[in-house]
Amino acid sequence: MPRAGLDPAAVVAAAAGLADEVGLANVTMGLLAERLGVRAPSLYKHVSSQADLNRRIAVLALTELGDVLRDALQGRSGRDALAAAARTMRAYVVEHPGRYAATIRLNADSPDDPVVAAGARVLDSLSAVLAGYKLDPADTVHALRLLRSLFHGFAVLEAAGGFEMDTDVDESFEWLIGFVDRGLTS
Amino acid sequence: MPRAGLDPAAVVAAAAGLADEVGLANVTMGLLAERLGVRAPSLYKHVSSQADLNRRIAVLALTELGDVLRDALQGRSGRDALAAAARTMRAYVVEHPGRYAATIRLNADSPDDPVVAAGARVLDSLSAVLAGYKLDPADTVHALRLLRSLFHGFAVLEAAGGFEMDTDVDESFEWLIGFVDRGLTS
DNA sequence: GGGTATGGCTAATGCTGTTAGCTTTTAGCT
DNA sequence: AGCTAAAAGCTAACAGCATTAGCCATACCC
Repeated sequence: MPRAGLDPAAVVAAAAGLADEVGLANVTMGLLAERLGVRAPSLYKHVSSQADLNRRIAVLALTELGDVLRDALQGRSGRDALAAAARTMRAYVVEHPGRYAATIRLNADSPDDPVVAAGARVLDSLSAVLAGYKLDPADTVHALRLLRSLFHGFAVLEAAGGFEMDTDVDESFEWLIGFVDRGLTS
Repeated sequence: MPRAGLDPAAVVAAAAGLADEVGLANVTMGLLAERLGVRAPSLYKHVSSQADLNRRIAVLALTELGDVLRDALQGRSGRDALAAAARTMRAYVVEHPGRYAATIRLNADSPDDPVVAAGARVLDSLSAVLAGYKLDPADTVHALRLLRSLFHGFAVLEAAGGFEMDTDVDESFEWLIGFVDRGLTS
């Protein structure tokens, strides 16, 4: 009986991939174990519970998202940066719906939870976008919340198939970027 | 052994109340049955499955939301209507987080699903808000998606405790209403 | 009052997540 | 090289969940 050579990172990576394929809700310990060529109880040597697994998937997703955002924003500012951030976030959620879903139901109980740090990096990128606009400093937090709410809401609705009408969703998204840019500029 | 006198509406109403109290994910058939003074299998005389129960809760929530929106928009237009709709939706989600959560994970398989009709009534109210602005008809669908995404995203993030910074969330929300109003006016 | 649909029940099944305890491998130390 | 001990896998078992099957009592209708 050879050993599988797993570690927490490998388990989380497999779980994230599985979540993207079959949906986060269908990522069962048994299915994940099968995917890894292992029995379900063995997973508990690497991950302490399913809730822990979900939290780790969320950290992975936020870290990846922070990375691609940072890359996408390199050398851009103003409307270019806004559009790049928006398209990057949308693309990430479309490509990795399972991972992203893990970031929604979070209860960051402890303040030094890695999920907080990973989320902060995403927020930093959004702040960088806003830095390209001349905003009253008192409004920056409001604008940040606007971006988060809007991108998050759009992503969730699109992922849930919530846009029934046959008008092109891409077109709506680009229109939305223009709307926000104009609002932040004036 | 006297009879409990249940019907589907009573079961759904109890489930919705329970969801608001303990969270939708914790609404188990056993807990719901206990709340109703009945054993779990008896619920299947009124509801065909837990998925069916969730769908019915969603219909209830969307219907209620459509009603309060209609009331709130009576006699208002322009920025007044926008602000009323926004505050009403936010208040509903804060008061009924469990019900609202049921509206998120929906797969409206059949086109005559009651959930579609209930959702359409909410959309109608949002359309009525937009009617108060002079928009290019081609942009109306985009603006509708903007409102949905923004309100939904804000509600989800607030319900999840996602706004960590200590700036007042109410203030951000009002700022956001002003932002959208300005953008739709120009 | 008698017949029937209905709403409740108990018992049982299958699928979860999770724990306990055992065994083998692997890595580290001398 | 060989010994030791931690780590990583396993089987067996349990508890909680949704759900089904089948039974019995109740309430309505004529």
